[in-house]
Amino acid sequence: MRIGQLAETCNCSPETIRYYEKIGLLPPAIRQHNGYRDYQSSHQKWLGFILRSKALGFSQSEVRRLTDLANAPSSTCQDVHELILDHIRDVRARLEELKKMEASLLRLEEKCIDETLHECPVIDELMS
Amino acid sequence: MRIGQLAETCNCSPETIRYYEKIGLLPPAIRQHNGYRDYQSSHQKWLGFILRSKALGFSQSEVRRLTDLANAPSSTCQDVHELILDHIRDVRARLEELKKMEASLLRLEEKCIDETLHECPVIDELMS
DNA sequence: ACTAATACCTGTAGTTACTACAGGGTCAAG
DNA sequence: CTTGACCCTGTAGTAACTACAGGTATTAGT
Repeated sequence: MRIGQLAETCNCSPETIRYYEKIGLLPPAIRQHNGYRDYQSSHQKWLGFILRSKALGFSQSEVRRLTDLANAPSSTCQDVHELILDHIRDVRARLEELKKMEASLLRLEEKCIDETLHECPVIDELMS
Repeated sequence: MRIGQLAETCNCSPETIRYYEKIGLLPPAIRQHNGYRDYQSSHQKWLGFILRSKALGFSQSEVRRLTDLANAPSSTCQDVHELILDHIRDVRARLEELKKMEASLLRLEEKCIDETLHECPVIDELMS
């Protein structure tokens, strides 16, 4: 399987795949006689793992920790559990942050009374 | 007022101030005889404006649009209003995204039944 | 068989929003 | 008169890619 096909089945770009290989997140593919990367189903699994983890908001270094755990025979489910709990805390912190932003923005937006007004209360509020 | 003092009163770093000047977000300061930047209260207002906008999650380019609007005599409150509504939509989209992540993570986390288990259901789930 | 389009390769630069040096100059206090 | 705190410029590093530039290989159409 060539890079374009893997990219399509996994719904990402060839550049991303090459990038993951470059930074060591995805194991390098063996090469065909012409130098093209040749992928096996194991690669598809790995890439899927990486992409699903990223979709859950794990950072690159967290994904790396996850793949390391998935690889290490000595790792326990507890390690994985901790990583996930850490990440949940992280996501919740970001959620709180965004909720505060939303509330502030709504308060700000309510000040837009007269839309043709020249002296903008929003700008004033931000400026002071 | 020197850069360090402005940084302290505005609760950011001198590097950030120099950076904002460099990218044209903050108007350049006049210089003292020794080359040090000399700031007036107008700069403090601008910087405050920028930092408050950023705290609300506006990106650099959005902040630039806001400062441009604040500067332009021909701009109306409507323009500002639109920018804010756009941004609120954006923040809400991010919120939804994060909420979905949180839910997925919690579902995943629940699978961690036996913490000393070797075959980790979380890894299995991410892998498939 | 030839040609054009497509897919692949490497390597580098650009993106956002800074932060962290390196290698200097300036200034006030002891 | 030296030490330390502050300032200067300019460059490199961060995350996580994306977008070329410049080149080779394969594939489809005529």
